[in-house]
Amino acid sequence: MDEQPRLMHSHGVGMAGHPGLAQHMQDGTAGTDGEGRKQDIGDILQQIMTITDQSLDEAQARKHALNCHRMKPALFNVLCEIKEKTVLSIRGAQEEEPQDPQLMRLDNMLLAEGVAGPEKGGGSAAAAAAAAAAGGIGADNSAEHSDYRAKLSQIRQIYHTELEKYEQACNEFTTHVMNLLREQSRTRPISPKEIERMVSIIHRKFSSIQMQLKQSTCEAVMILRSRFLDARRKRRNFNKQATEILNEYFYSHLSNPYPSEEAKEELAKKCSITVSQFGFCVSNWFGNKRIRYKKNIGKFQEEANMYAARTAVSATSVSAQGSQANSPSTPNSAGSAGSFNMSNSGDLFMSVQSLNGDSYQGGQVGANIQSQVDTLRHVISQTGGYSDSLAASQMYSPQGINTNGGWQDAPTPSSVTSPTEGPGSVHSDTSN
DNA sequence: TCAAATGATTTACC
DNA sequence: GGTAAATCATTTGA
Repeated sequence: MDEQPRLMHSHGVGMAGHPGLAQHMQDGTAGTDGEGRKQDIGDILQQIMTITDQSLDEAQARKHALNCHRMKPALFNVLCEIKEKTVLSIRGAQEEEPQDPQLMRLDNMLLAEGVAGPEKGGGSAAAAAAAAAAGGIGADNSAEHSDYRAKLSQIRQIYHTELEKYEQACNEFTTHVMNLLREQSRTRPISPKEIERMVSIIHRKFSSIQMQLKQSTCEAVMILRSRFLDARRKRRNFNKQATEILNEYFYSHLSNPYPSEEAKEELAKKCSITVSQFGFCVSNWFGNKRIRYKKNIGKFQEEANMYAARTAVSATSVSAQGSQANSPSTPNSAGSAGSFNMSNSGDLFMSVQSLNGDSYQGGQVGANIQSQVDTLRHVISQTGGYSDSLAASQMYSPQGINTNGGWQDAPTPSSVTSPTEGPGSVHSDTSN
């Protein structure tokens, strides 16, 4: 059996028509008459046509017989010539296809998410980006972060395993097909172009499978990402301590409850609000607080009194501890919650006012309140505060809220203790 | 289960 | 860009 595959690298086509066959017929080994030649060719063709009807052993034997047949080289040359013409006609269809834009998008996304390409810390960059985009509250941020990373890493691993499997299967199949073609090249002419084309068809088929894999991976990443982002967006209440800290600041700055960026940062730190957008949460909180306070001052009165009392107690203790410091302008806010610079005279006024008022009956404040009041009155008068009002026997008042509902430029703070007050009452003006 | 509380978002305004 | 106001959506507590 001829072991050399007869690929179409060269074939002795010299005559028009069927030169190989003609040559073969001229070499004297063929039949001496036309009838005999026709019979030979008819036999060969018949054998080829019926080859599939035979058993494997029969076919192998027949194949061997055909390969050894004296007419075979001539017939092969004829096939080569026909093939040459056919290949010319399909050549145009083999142009390189431009890369699918969808595939490019998928590839880019997988690269950006850290799923494809070199390992980038298990997608920590993507997780960080997601976290930064969403903001968040609390110390469990890092836990969720690592959870995201772990899941992304899992996706990456599955993706690469599957990709490897597909590539392996593709290579195996390509090898198999090439072996088949090589085998077939013994009985029919097969050009390198044809093999190349077959390989590219196989690759295209497999790449479409790969695209499905990439698509699924992208979907998985998107779902993971959206879940992660949703989780970050999910409302989570501030813990009690954080709320207290924020409330303390709010009520101690009631005349101007607009924390500066630095104050927001400080508050966020104290509230253990981490991540880059901490200020955002604080801003939300103050925004909500302001509007809700203003809408329903009465409801917040008790709360305000409580925080005012705390502030005053703190201020008192500070003063008592260091009266030599004589600095009521920098009292601490209550207890262990931390201290803010509450130098706003109006705020202190509010605090003391509540202590000095009717409603606050706690009695836990030291006996030196009056001296505090005197000291503060001095400070307040220096800063253009409400020294006149200080003498009044009131609960804290929502000072700062002007008659237009605004906080600043409130010239005459009014009491909120009496809902039956006149039209000038802040209560009636600011509650909806 | 439901109402209240509350954090987040949206829209309009300055 | 910051804020008020309205609204949404979720959590909390009875």
